[in-house]
Amino acid sequence: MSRRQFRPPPRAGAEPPDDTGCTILHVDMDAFFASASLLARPDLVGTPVIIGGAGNRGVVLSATYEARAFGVTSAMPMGRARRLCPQATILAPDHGLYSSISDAVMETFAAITPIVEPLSLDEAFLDVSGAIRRLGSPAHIAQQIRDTVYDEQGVTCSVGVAASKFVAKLASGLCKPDGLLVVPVAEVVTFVQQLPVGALWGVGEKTEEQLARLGLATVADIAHTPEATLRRALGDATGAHLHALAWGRDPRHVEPVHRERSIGADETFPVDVDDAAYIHRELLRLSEKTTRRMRAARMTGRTISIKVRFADFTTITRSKTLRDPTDVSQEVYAAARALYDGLGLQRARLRLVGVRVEQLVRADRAIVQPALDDPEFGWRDADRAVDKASARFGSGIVRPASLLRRD
DNA sequence: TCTGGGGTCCTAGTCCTT
DNA sequence: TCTGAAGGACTAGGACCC
Repeated sequence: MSRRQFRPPPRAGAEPPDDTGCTILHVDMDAFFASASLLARPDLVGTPVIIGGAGNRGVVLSATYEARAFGVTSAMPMGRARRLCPQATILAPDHGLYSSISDAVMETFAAITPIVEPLSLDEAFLDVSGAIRRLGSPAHIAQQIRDTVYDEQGVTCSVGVAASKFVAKLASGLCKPDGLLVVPVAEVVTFVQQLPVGALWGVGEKTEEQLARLGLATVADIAHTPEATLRRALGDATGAHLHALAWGRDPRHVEPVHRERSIGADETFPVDVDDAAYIHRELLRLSEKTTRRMRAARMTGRTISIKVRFADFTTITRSKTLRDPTDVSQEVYAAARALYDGLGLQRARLRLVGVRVEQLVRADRAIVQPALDDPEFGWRDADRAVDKASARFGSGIVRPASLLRRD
């Protein structure tokens, strides 16, 4: 779901827009987590509701439009959201519910076209070029999707229809909530260039500040700035990327197959921690969590990285590349712990640690050089046994003894 | 105000190899 | 054997996205 909202530009004339060549749809569920949670609490429909953790360090996951009217936005600290909208009902997230609705919505998309690229639980790109003869024009298909999702799941979505991913995504954000916006090919440049720079995909707070220093406030300003100037100010890739987007150029295709590049887990402590033994246990727990997900995805990886966030929110990362790829929890933990110990932190207060494995390759394609002193049965076999027990009796049924102390 | 969790991509510096 | 250039791998950090 988009975090930044811009008002839709007014359209001249009343005739339906020309959707010829606009074969890319971006479907974005409206306030998805909040809308889904209200399915179980119909008594709260029409009232301000915030979805977020109950802890003192959580952020807003989603909020109903009634809560957003008070200034509540996603990713806002919960404390601030409560102050802005004290009358809001706070609900804990129900990820199982969100996943099941998301799966059903993705099935609806798959019935339209096989070329679906999910971006997250609540949004996806669709290439409907192959479905036009069967189902009608792109705008007609978009409306069909909106009707089906609402009829079958009880939640609304907004759809952007355009010739490129970038413009389709902008369009869906502009017509929220519960809208449909077609950007005809002939109107792309006008449409894009009237927007503020922050509307561009890849322009966040920092880049917006840099652009403001160059005196660039709108996408039109970027378009009429020499690409070389943008490259110097923002780096080659970002400069070229923004210049292309400012002219509505986005050659990326809808990619139905997503290849994961890293898998990891991190956790913010309820209170800041300076106890090395506690942090070691957390690293072990996060290594287990990460490798369990890797094994489920049948992936192995060579680079182990840790993230450490201090009490003042400064964050550092450290990484190490192993000789062979691994999905073994003890190997990942050993590397993570060595990286952490190598920092030599003397009772520094931490608010978060994380473990991530990068350079992923499929487990069946990983080449592992056996060592002469490898035991016949090792940690890899132990992990497999734990996976089997967890699949049968529930996750967490078998775990390292050191992690039992936490409970 | 006080910042989650899971990711991707880019940049720049360093080190190593050719 | 030494030196410098070029390129790739690795590492760390930052920005961004949902």
